[in-house]
Amino acid sequence: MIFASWNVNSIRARLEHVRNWLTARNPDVLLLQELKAAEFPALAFQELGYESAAVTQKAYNGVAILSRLPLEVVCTTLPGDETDSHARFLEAMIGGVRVVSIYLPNGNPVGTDKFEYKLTWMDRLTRQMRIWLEDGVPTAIGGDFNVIPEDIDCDKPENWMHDALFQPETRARFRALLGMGYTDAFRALHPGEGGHFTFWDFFRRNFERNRGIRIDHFLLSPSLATRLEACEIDRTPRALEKPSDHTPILVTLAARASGQ
DNA sequence: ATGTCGCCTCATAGGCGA
Repeated sequence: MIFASWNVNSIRARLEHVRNWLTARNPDVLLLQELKAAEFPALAFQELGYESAAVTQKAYNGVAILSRLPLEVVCTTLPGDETDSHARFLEAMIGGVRVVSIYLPNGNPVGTDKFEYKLTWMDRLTRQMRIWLEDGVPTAIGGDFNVIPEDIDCDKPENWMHDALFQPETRARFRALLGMGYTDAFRALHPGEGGHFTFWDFFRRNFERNRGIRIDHFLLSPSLATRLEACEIDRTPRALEKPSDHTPILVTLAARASGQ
């Protein structure tokens, strides 16, 4: 079973990229972020055999889940703040697995209410992820976390020292999720390996120079982590014409043992 | 400070968010 996640930076601008990639890689589930549109083109994915659900808003944010298997939406908002109207969270059940697509707030610039919103959002996510651990349902949280977990997850720590994605408060909250029992799928299979990024900004030919950051992640609950077989960052879509600034991450899980 | 995208509108340029 293959789960993937991709921040597409506008679903309208990237629709054909996503469709082509689905055909080429054929994942069972694809999480999308940064749809940047009020409408989600569900039909364009249904044609390829994917059911979908999406949480959208005009111009900003937006997350979706595409699935070959039947999908049941559980929750479209991150609990903990009824006044939060950003489209950043979607939880669904697919084949007995809780699948969550998140677009965690960027938080820049540091020292503003945007950074406070990011930290509060992470605290709310932490509470929710603790609840999910306790209910024992196999859970995969994927998406754009907007967190650079460690020094090796960026080209040069000095370049990110003042960025919200790399602040001690940000990284401590991400580490707490791992401490709680979740597994960073990519890092678990590639310990200590630097230079593997999921995002390169559009400036200064940063992709060609591999000056990027690893900020798109899959966190797996313990019961899913035991099934983790592979985790790959597919850089090919980032090299296309008119790319997103992010590229997809894929996780391969062993089939569930029968009777479990 | 700057670079580049994609979105939107008190729209064909400029602001916002990333």
